[in-house]
Amino acid sequence: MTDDNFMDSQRISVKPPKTEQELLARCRALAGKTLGQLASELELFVPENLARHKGWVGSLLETALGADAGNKAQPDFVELGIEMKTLPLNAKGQPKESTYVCTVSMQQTGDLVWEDSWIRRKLAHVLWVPVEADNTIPLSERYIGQAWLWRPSAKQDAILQRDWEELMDRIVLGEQAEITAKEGDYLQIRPKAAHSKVLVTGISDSGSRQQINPKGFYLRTAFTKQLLLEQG
DNA sequence: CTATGATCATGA
DNA sequence: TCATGATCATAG
Repeated sequence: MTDDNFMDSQRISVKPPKTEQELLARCRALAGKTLGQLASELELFVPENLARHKGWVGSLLETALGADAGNKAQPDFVELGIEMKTLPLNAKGQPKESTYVCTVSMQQTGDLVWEDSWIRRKLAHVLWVPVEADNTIPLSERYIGQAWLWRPSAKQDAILQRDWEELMDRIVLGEQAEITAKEGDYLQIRPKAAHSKVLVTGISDSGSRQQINPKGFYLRTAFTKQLLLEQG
């Protein structure tokens, strides 16, 4: 027994669901359980807090539901083409944090179109799993809510596309280093790295290579709040 | 180093 | 109070 197996998913493995119905049935079974109960069933330890285990809740739920993509660049449920996201809720029952979607690609992106973009493929079909995230509740006592499947409406897709195209235009122009999180209605671009000293090669405004901080696409809480409301 | 999973911590 | 910018862990 070690003390570093918080995310060891080898102990108990859940097979990938074969259908959406099977996936949703598993979600219904999880709703109303606490993170501690679920971890116990999977024989996993619950960390004291998430400060040094930020992805723990997401990994726990992926294990419980049988996500099979691992850390590969594919949707969590490869066969079903479904991406799973936890939705951390504050004491008011509203989304507490923005949702990370994917890394902003660093190289030539001028010939990419929204329809073929990785971010759109990820957002095409999402399983949202609400989980209590009020820090006054001990991690193991936080409840898992009822998950639901979401596909962007035509309106939502249009706004996501507009945000993405505006942001990508600036990246193509070599302005990625200057993009801040203030831009975009639903989508924003923020740092995404181990720390601010990490650098990757990007394109400067003069078209040459330059070292910049890696960034990622995030969905604003204002947007996921809407999704939660329309879900009911 | 890049992908996955996110939350932390501070300034406005 | 809350969003932005910074940061943490793990796998391959």
